[in-house]
Amino acid sequence: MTTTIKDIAKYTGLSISTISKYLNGGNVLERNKKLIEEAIQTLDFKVNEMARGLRTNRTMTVGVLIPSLENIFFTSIVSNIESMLLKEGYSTIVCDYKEDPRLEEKKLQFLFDKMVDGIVLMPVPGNDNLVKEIIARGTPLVLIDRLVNDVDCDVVLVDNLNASYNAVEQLIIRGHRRIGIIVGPQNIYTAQERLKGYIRVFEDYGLKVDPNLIKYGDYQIESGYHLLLELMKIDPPPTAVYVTNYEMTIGSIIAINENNIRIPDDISFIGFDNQDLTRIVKPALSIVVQPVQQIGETAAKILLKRMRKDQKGFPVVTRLKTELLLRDSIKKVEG
Amino acid sequence: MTTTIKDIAKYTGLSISTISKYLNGGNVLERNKKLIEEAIQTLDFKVNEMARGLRTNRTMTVGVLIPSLENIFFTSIVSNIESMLLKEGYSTIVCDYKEDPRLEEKKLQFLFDKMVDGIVLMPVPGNDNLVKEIIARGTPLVLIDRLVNDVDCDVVLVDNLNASYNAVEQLIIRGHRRIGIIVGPQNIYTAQERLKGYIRVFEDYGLKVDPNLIKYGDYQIESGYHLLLELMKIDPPPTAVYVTNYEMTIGSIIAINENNIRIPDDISFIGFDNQDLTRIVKPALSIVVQPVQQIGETAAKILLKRMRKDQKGFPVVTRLKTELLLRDSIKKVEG
DNA sequence: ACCATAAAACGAAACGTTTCGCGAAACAAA
DNA sequence: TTTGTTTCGCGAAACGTTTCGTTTTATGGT
Repeated sequence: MTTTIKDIAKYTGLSISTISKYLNGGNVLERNKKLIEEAIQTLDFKVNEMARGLRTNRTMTVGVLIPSLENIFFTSIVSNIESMLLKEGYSTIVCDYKEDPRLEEKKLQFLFDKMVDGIVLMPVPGNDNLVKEIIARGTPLVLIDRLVNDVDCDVVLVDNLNASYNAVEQLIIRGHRRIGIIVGPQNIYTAQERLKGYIRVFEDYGLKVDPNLIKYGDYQIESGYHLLLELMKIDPPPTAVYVTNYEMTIGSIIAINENNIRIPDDISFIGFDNQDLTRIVKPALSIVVQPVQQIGETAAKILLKRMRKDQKGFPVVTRLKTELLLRDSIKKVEG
Repeated sequence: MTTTIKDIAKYTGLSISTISKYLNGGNVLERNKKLIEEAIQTLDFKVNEMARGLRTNRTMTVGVLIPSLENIFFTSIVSNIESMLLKEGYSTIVCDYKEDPRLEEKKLQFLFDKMVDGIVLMPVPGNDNLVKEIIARGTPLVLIDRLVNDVDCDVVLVDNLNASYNAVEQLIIRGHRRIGIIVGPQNIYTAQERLKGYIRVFEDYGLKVDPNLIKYGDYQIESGYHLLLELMKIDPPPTAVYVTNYEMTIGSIIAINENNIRIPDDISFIGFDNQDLTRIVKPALSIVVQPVQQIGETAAKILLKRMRKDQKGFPVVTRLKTELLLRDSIKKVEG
């Protein structure tokens, strides 16, 4: 049926243990090495990962647990993680918990039962004990995008605070004072950080934040649409608006266009996440771009390292920089 | 360390094989059953899937191979598949091949090496031999969304032809004759079908198709944006337009709003895929909605069946209906 | 040619299950 | 009771690797 290490042994005349040694990078005579390689080729041998795993207690499998598979930010990170891990022979089990803490727990248990060698997790707020449990079990874990308090754990973050700070600062520099922000739910770490950056830059410039200009959405298209209109109804309306994720940016753009609000004459605009929007929307939209590729790659790399039992620098907190693309959606206003 | 079937045997005083029999649903005395269950509870026993797999040649693992993880249509299908499979104890290994046939091949090989028990595939056009290879190996396979010629295989499709037919028919019924279509790449099965439906309804109504009104895009936001503008530049412009996927619909909407084109006065509009747009865009957008949940569930169900060695009805071709949401983006025109 | 030492190959046990054939026990019918 | 039949439990082998301690082979210095 399928060819095993035994068949290779027979073919080469060597013993099973020698073949195994070869497979695991041990010392084997050059001559035998060639022989084994030939055998592997002609017999089309593939290591049986289950047999190997049974002995070594490794599954060559990594679990990735994200809030939703319907959010491009998350899935493009997953895509990058998957590519990196595959290169090292790991397969990626993707689970989404649909933003539901109970599902998160259930799926995490599932990953444990499957004895994954490592886990990448974007935790839901509040479920901190879950994270502690993973760590207690000794399963290598990398957190992504969201921080958990009081826990030592490798984590890959985006510098959301400075992302906001820099974006809003550009507006302030250009004379804007009434700057609206459409921000995510305040129990979500990234949303908190993005709001903090907004507030801090006002403080640093000695300006007062008008709480009416802070709108809390749910990271969906629809809330972007409605909150933008709410902002514009305020009297006087803000002269600029900063929208803090992709879906809400799309929603805001639709609202703006539909209502013949002009960018940047009626309002200056900075959006989030999707670089394409810069090219598509007229005038070209200014955008905060997150380094999705780097996030995925960094997370994969550190997880691979930990799975190799390399604990150097633990816990490593990586905070990646965003990029601010300034285009034509911002105008100067007179102080 | 971890508790094994051996520990359960010791705890209960029964033999290993009896425990195994219990685990696999064999006949065990009620009294012993209770005893075993208690032991499993208190010792927190979990079957070692690798040891089991080594014996049974099953990995309890399914591979899902999709063109891209950055397309919501695909990922929401994956989400549903994953949920269904998890209920039966299967884990889902997700791979995306970034629309690249060579990557598709590589990742498929990877899935083979991992000895997945089944595969769900959205094949790239042209790589038909890949599909044949999977079938030759005897690995249960379900195709999704795209058909492959000359191959017997279970497949879950969307009735794209009638989706288009019905949508465009509504436009014709309301008096439209010059109807633009923004369609996907013509080497992609779904795009072909969507175009066919458009053409057929014209034929059925004895109308002539104007090839200038057919615009071929690449399913990305940007092409929706540009192609819509191209259509509007035609003299005379179409009175209605039908856009055939989510990203291009978004692009078109942005183009329309930016250029102060009015829906439905200047142009009637039918979009695709994302139900939310109905609620967000003003006036409410008419949309063709694909049954993503059903697609995922159907695919998972039939795959589970095949993995149970149940070959009933093979090959099953499921063609799911789309839903047409008619809203305010269509107006009547005088014949 | 000889010994010491290093390098390479070997054999057997172990990982945690399932499965198969057989024996024991339980039960029903005679 | 005896016999026949069904139900349940048991022991041992097997799945394809890795690993460890040991034996064999190669190497090099004298």
